[in-house]
Amino acid sequence: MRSDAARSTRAIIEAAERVLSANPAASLEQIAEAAGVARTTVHRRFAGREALLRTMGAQAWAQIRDAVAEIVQDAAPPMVAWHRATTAVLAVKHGWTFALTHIDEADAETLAVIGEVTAITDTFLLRARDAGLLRPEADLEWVRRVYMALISESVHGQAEHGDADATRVLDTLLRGFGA
Amino acid sequence: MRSDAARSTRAIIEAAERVLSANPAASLEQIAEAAGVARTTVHRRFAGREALLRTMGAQAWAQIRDAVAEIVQDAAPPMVAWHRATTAVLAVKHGWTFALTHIDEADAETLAVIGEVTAITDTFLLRARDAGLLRPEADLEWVRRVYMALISESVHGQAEHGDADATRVLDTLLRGFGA
DNA sequence: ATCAACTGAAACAACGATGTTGCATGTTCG
DNA sequence: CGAACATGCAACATCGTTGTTTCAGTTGAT
Repeated sequence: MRSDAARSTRAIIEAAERVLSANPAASLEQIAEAAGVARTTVHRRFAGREALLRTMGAQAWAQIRDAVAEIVQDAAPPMVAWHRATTAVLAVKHGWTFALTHIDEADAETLAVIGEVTAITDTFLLRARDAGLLRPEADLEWVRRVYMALISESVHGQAEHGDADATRVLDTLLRGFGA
Repeated sequence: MRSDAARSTRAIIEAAERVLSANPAASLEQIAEAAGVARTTVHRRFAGREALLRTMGAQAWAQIRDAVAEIVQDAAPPMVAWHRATTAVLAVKHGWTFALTHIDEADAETLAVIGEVTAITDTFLLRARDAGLLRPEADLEWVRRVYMALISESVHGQAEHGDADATRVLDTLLRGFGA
């Protein structure tokens, strides 16, 4: 692919994320306009709406996987590594609100990536439990679901996000709000 | 409205919830078929797709409000009342997955009901904090958002739901998973 | 029983989104 | 430079959804 074509592709994907996160039913026309290209160009770069969405989902999940994968390499104490990974994931999720929530049909490759993310997370949760961070009797699948839900909720309608968000998420997850 | 018309209206709304929760982009045709009526009947009972969605949202939120309102009257200790209300909300949410999540445009009336729900919840959270159930420094808006996110997550893909779900939600909210 | 209300069915118009083609004009890259 | 590639633009065909109308037949209320 030539460099200008690559530029168009990137512009379209970024515009799609912007437009669709505001209005999930937006047309390719609106996306093209936001990207500063003609609608025909969108059809040249992507076979159709579905193909565009699948590509977006693939890219977004790949970034989530990269963010999560750091935690495996991280030699720091679990709590420190967890905080770092959470911050990274929050950043990705903030930039891919639509792609990570409103896309259901994913290709096999993306499903594999999602599986990777789940696996890495579950492995880490086991490690965290062994390290005494989590109560031994905690249902790790439920922990993972709550963790992801907290991350989603944390990103909602938030213009800015910083280190404090990861702290809040983990504090909520581990301590709750009880006295 | 005659009784048969009322029956049609109910059948359409119930079918819409069923069909749209499986496929948010489903057509009125599909909804009509699932409801066992002709598409024209859908148009007779509702001005259009938007009107149908607004009606669904209004009904669903009204039920949520009723479920939450109990907590105000409930003379039992806060924790008991909270558990009861959570169970009721989970039941409603379970039956209105689509209406309570995928509808953004609500009429003024529904917005008022949503406001009621938020107000009642916030009032109760204050009461819970005063009763020593929540840490004094807890950010109550964040508590409310997490509470609602936990309820949503709890309902996800769950065919059955019982008393244990409310217990799990409140346990997670108050204690978290930390050791 | 009677009348108004409701329904299903079929046909139709209108609309927007999608997808395709052809062609002239730019742009990239060897 | 020049060939291959990429783009914008306009035009067109197609498709599914929505919305409306008409009418004959059914159902509900008093």
